Amino acid sequence: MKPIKLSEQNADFFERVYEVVKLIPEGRVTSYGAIANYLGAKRSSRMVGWAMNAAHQHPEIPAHRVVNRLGLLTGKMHFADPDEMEQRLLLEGISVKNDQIQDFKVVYWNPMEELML
DNA sequence: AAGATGACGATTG
DNA sequence: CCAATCGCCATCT
Repeated sequence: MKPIKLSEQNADFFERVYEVVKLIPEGRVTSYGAIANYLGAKRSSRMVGWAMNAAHQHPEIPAHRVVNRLGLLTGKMHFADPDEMEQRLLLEGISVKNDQIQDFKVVYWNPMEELML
């Protein structure tokens, strides 16, 4: 792993990402793009993924609840133990088959719909 | 400085 | 959600 260097500019963006990820309820998941969109940077979904990479340093970030738009566990290999991501999802009642979340649209949690009040 | 990379996504065939 | 391609944007080499 390479040391992750945060510029002052995106540090704020990272914090916003963490804030949203921590708000994801148990048994629910969301996508990188949804978070980016909620933060007003829907074209920077890749940066959300980058933020999650940095989030690995924070113990209370449920990164396993963030997947790509297809419900695929694309980031599982970035965990200390790749199987941990799937295991944690299973413990929350989310079915995972071959790195693919089952009933994705059912467990999907959209921050814009849930937090937009 | 220039090209490649990536925990992404939308579009097109 | 099959695959090929393009757009995006910070970071790496």
